[in-house]
Amino acid sequence: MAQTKPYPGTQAVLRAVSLLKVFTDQRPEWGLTELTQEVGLNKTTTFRLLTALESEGMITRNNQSDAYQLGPAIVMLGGRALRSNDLRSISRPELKALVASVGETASLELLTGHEMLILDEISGGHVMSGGQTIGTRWPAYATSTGKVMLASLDWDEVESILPQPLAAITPKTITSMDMLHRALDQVRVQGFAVVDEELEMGLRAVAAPLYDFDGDVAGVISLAGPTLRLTDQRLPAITELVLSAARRISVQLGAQPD
Amino acid sequence: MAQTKPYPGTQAVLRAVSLLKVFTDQRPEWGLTELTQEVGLNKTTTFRLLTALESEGMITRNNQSDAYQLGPAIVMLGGRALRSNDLRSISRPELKALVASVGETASLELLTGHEMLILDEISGGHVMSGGQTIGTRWPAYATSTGKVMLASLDWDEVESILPQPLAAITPKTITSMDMLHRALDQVRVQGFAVVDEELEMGLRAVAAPLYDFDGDVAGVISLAGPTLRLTDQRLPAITELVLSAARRISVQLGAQPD
DNA sequence: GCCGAGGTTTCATAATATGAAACGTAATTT
DNA sequence: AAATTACGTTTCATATTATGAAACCTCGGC
Repeated sequence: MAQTKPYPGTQAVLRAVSLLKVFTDQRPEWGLTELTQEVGLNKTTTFRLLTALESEGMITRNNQSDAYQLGPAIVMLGGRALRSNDLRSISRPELKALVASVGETASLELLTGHEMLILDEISGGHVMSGGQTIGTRWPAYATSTGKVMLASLDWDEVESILPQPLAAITPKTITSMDMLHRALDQVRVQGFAVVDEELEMGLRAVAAPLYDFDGDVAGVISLAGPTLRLTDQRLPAITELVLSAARRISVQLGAQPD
Repeated sequence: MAQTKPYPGTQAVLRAVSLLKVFTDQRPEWGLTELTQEVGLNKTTTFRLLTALESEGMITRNNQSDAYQLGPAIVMLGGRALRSNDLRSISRPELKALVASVGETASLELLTGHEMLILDEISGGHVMSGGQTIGTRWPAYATSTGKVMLASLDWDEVESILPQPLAAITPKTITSMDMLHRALDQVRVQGFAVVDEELEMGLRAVAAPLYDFDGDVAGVISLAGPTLRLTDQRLPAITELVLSAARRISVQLGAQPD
């Protein structure tokens, strides 16, 4: 499904990784036979790969149902990946400051494939234990952060990345490539992106790009909240806050302040 | 380091995973040659494995130094793994093992507001149908689990959370904020907390923290029983059991084994 | 303009991963 | 209770696939 580069001598590894990726939030547990069908491998091969992954803790078996699921080693590596990400540690204080002054939810995201990956999220509510959504992904074309990232690419690259047709997630979702093209142009001019109920009814978000030392977009931050609270009146001020937070982060990433 | 079972036909996968595990908090970035030496593989092999992992997003290259580091796919999988394994089902087998070896009551708890919420409880007696107390709450300042959770917070946060004055539940309850402050300091140093008749006369308990991938305290487990049976003699050994159970759970939550 | 230290590619070789089929074993049906 | 099915596991001969030595780039330092 996601063949990027066929490199020789790596079949087993690619297959093993594709097995891992089958475990989603919707379907976190699998039987061997199901997995075999899903990835289209021989049952023996699937079994062998799983056994290897299991011996390393990348896969565990729910000891009641003996179904396969992702294991502790994955969680451990995920934590390391997050902590070693300096983008995250640099951005975090700024995200916290944003949340403190606006009172909504701020996040740091990256484009992976055609989806936005949540690297960090500071919740505005009084819910402890953030991090529940870290690692989640959303379609790029229907998010504020996604629009920012897509706007940093050439249009033909955007076309090749996005799975078409664009599915309508809400009645307001942008579903025509033409409209998306124009929307991205606007993002480029403005320097930020807004999403208004395109991903979820009643949800608004503003996103601004983070630039690294050579002017590339290294990530995006956003502030999201209910339309009821992110009113038209407040939006300009909030946008300015998000933009200035993004600029401060960018400076720390080595970007030249315009 | 962690060779469990040498299963035939999985060399490449095992090698790939061992590569991933080399990326630690202490050393999150590696060059090809360094990696080669570290894992003891041929340079070509290492390169090929890394390329495969990179094509799947499991590894990225820091575009300034082109050093290898853990990639976004790992973050994504880590999030999924975390969300599919809840605290309770991970902890339960360890709680059961504790009860089996000590013979008292073990529990899993969380801080909610200023009280400890019992998420799970395995009864040591012959009382059938555990779970009677699940959902119950106890004041944090008078429980072993509560002390552990409070010790993970800043002192001013503790002050703002706790309703003052601290009510004396038994003659031994800590009722002065000063004494509590010192008690929490001790907990931080020790890495565990003990309650001795502060919640109920004749009741002792030992609690140890569970750490998640981020190093945050994700919950607490405890072992509680009558002072008559949890004697001074037995306490050190029991404490060690609780601590090691907590460590094993933490590993499954993605914590780094110290 | 040369040197050296990475990273990358080539290619012949055999070791390794592969899949068909057979085997256990537990759950479900008759 | 016997028979059937579904699922996980093991075996084994085969050639596909991973392997590593060596040659080859490419860049930064001298």
